[in-house]
Amino acid sequence: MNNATKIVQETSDPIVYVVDDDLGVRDALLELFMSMKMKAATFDSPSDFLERADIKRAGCIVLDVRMPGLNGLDFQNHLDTAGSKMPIIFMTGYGDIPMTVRAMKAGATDFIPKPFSDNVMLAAVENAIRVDGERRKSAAAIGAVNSLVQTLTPREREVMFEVAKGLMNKQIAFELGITEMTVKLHRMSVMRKMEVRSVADLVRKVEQIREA
Amino acid sequence: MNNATKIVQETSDPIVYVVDDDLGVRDALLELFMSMKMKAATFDSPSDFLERADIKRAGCIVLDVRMPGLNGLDFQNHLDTAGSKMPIIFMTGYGDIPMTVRAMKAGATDFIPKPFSDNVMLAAVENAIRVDGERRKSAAAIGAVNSLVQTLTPREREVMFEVAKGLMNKQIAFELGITEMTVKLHRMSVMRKMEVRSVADLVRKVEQIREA
DNA sequence: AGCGAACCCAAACCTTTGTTTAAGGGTAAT
DNA sequence: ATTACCCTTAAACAAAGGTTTGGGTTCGCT
Repeated sequence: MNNATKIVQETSDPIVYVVDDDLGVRDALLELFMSMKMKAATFDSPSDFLERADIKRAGCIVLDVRMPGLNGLDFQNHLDTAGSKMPIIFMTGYGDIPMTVRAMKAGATDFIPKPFSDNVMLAAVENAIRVDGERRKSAAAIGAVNSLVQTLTPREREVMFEVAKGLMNKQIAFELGITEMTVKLHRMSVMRKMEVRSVADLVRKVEQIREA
Repeated sequence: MNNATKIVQETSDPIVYVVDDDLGVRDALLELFMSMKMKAATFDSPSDFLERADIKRAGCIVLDVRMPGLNGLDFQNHLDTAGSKMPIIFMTGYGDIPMTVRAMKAGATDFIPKPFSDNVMLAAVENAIRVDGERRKSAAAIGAVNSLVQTLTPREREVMFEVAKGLMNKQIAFELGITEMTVKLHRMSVMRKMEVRSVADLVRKVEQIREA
């Protein structure tokens, strides 16, 4: 393996972002993840995290709910708005059940009371990274379809959706006020650009982006 | 509205099943739900519930986690095995965060510490009933498709899946070792019995049952 | 002004699908 | 044994889809 490849691999390995205002916690977790050969980075506040972290990267966030400025739920919303879907594991020293329920409903993958054992944290992180991987996989599939759709002209897009509805060429022609011949040509372009050979496959790709 | 219709409506209204070994809690919740014009029934143990309750009915379950015999998670599994998908709201007098996380991960819609206010419980129940309604709606759609599939002969089913894959008649004929003519006839039956007029609609119905 | 892109149409041809009608063989239940 | 259902095929036609070739307009950008 050459060096360039190695760097790419390193930067695309999942990373664990630790956000806690307690230096002791940060160091302990950093050491724990490093000892497991996992990449990790620490931040002393949510704002520090939002400034410095690459929130699009594969991995997860381990975060104390009680933080100066932003609370956990606000932080989740903030991340979501910023376009990140990184799974979040909350830690808490004083948390109660209602807070736990809110966090879990909002999509947290775990909620861990302090103090915790290494194994509990590691299991939570492994699970979160697995979840992230699955999300990324389906997001990538949708992204691939979307990039194909981007290559279509507006008219081709219209024809595609009509075809996916199950309409016949002559019906599409009527809907769009053009001739059946023109529909056929657009349709051919659609099949080629969308990289499908059957209407069935086209329908599946269209459904994939419509449900997203 | 005649009487028969009214009865049907009454028995299909959502019901709240309360399971708690504390008579005081049962009575208080029963009164609360009754006062809101909601249907409710109480049980003093999980086994009592499993014997007497109609677990296929629309509604939800409000359940104390600490019960003789079955704990909350076992109860969830038991219900699932018995074919029920009723949303569960847990109540607890002594619960901790890990228990809350386990329950939420297992699909509980809420986890409420005792004591609680009426409003908290009512909000949780309303949410659970809404969730149940949505689940039932999509389950009904899948069930409708499945009942159509039941009317297909084995051969027709095979042809349907091959068509949904996007194969041409002659390819299907080769796969099944029959002539193209026969495929066409099966295909016609499929379209008629599945109540669709286009391959696009057929693909959508097939996808609906394949993802379930 | 020229260029490219998107959009439009037509003739001709071929392939695929849809439909009708008629009919034979197998199997399982009454 | 009769009935019913499923699976199979053929001939022949109608309808829809796919492809190629060639040509046209408009619009925006350089």
